[in-house]
Amino acid sequence: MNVQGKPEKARNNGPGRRPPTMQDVADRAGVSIQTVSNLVNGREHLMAKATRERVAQAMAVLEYRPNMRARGLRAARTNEIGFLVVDDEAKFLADPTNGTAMAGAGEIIGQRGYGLLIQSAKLGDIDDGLFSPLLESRADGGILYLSGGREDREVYIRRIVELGRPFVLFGEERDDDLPAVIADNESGAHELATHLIEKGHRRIAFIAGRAAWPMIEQRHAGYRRALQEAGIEPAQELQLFRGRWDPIDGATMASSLLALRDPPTAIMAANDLLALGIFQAARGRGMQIPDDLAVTGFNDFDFAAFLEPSLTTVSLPVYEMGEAAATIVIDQIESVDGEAIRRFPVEVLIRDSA
Amino acid sequence: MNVQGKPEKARNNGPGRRPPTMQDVADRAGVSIQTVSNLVNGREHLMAKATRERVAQAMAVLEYRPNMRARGLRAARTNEIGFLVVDDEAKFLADPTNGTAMAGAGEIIGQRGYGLLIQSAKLGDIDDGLFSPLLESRADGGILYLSGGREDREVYIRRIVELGRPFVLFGEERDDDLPAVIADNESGAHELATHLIEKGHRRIAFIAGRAAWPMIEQRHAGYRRALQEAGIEPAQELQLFRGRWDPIDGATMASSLLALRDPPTAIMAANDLLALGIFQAARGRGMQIPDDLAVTGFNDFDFAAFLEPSLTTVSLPVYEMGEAAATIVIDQIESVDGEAIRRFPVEVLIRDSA
DNA sequence: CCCGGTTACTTGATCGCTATACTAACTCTC
DNA sequence: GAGAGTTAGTATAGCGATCAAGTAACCGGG
Repeated sequence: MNVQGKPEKARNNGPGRRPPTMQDVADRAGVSIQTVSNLVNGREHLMAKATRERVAQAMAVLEYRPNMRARGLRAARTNEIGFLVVDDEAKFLADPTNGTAMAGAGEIIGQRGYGLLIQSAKLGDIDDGLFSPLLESRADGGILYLSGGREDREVYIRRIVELGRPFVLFGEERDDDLPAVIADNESGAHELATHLIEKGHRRIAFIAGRAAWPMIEQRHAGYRRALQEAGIEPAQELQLFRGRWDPIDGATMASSLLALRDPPTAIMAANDLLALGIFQAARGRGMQIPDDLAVTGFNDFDFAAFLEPSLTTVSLPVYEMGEAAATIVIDQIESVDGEAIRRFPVEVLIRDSA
Repeated sequence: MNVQGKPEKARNNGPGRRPPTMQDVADRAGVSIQTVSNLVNGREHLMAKATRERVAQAMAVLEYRPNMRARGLRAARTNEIGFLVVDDEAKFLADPTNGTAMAGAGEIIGQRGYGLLIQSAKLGDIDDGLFSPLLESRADGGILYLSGGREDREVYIRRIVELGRPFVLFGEERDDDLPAVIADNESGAHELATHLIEKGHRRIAFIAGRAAWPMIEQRHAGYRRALQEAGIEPAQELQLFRGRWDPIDGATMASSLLALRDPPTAIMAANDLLALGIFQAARGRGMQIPDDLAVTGFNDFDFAAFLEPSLTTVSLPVYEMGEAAATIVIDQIESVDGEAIRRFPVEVLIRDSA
């Protein structure tokens, strides 16, 4: 079927009448355009009750909807919040954790009368594409989520600071008080590692994808701290950062760990997908989890509780974090007082795999 | 920390200089604003080479970025595509399948110079909130994805048709040639069921969440067709639609199926999450998959290949479908010829669970 | 050497809305 | 009953771009 074909085209282009403007409403109600504007913007106290009703009636009849482009141009705001995502391979949305964060942000953004504008870029593309919502006056503020890790992360952060517009960093805290929403990954990992140590494990491995960004580094740090506190020197060969966070990478890393002369008795994965791969590798070697090998994940994906054995992992309040991020940006935009850094606790879920 | 605090405020509000306008560029280059506009919009053949360079230079120095609000107002387009999502509980983005579709759409949208605007609504909220990107001139067109099922789906579809703006339906095909992107769920389910029948199964169950939308109904239809073709009358008690698509719902439905006097030897789940629950229920009863019970899923989530046993399921090209949806809408907006209905094949992945 | 055509621009109106300033009538107070 | 304050509006000027319609210079042909 051809979009250009007349029948389809006609249907999609509709009745062809242009949408009503404020002027149309004003004419119909017999008032000036400004009076309509006042009503639309909630300044109803500026007009008599009868006028208000007449205008409201006219708006209803004409099905008037304000043109946000025009409003934005004049009022220098768009009522749009940009969610700016950088990531190694544009897989961001395929991760339910990230999707949930975005859903939380979207909820608040919607409630407060804004729209959610998504802009993504691949890590390394340091043109200004990522910031176009801010640069091109399409959004009033932005939530910046840099997942994936490389040196150039700093470039992005410097850039958004320079832009001089309201923003909040998602998932990472800086030493310089930039608005941020973070979860206490460090103590989650610390608690997890401590749990393993209490179970008697001494050879505890930590695996993650090749690129580790701050959120992941914190998990790693929590792991190291727990071991050190227990007087265990975290062995270099037990800390692996390889691959792209696929389960298959988890399997590969687990295999090489288990092939060591002195293999670990527990493996902490920096996320649940990697843990899934560890399960597979362990099964392949006929090992029982948790008896032969303890495994922990991170993030508490849907499947975690349903694996056999169920996966011990850490749950992050991502939805709430998304909400908080949106709240911070909008508060800034509207000059409302509020916390600019929100730190969330995490929940360690001890299940059967460790 | 207080956002209103002077230092933070100052940082976030930046240097305070307003962004350069076309007029600024024009002044600096010693040309008229229209000449700048011509260059910005790729009509470089309208000016002398020297002028072009002077203007380009001025744009670079000032770091000029067009104000999309202003362009949108005058040119009656925003270069923004709305992704409108309706769903039972705003969980849409938490589903990696949906996230992947959106990522695919986002990729094309970005490539073609547009932005991606997400608007979601809960099924049943039939105000115009969902369509606000279109109604308020914030987007030039929309991708409409109605997941979750209820009678009022029709209302949404009628509404978007009425709006008379370019749109495409995601995941469902209508008898009336509306632009759409769909996957061949019916034949995927048919192939899956046929596979089970060939393996000797006769008592084959089908389970899904309470609300079944067209995509799910197609899976159900494929199941029924396969059974009928094999001369098996699909028993009513083997077709369950309960709960909210959580693994726990899958476990519950599987338990009640397995408690039947004549229990099924195979269960087809309408998605992988439900299948995960079936695995759990089967384990709870000491049953071996696939020997005591064959299980199939749908969607091929990340975890499917890594379960024990690995899950037989159907993979949909969701990323490509997202790309196709974006392509269709943008083609319509730009009056480019192209297919308005794109149908994608699915891939049945026979693994170990069935 | 004048005409039409091209090239290289400029000018002015306008998109739909909001901000600012203004008017006119009415009410209250001393 | 004059000045101040309140109420209920209107009038005008843009926001930053695009569109349609100019203009001015040059250029080749008869």
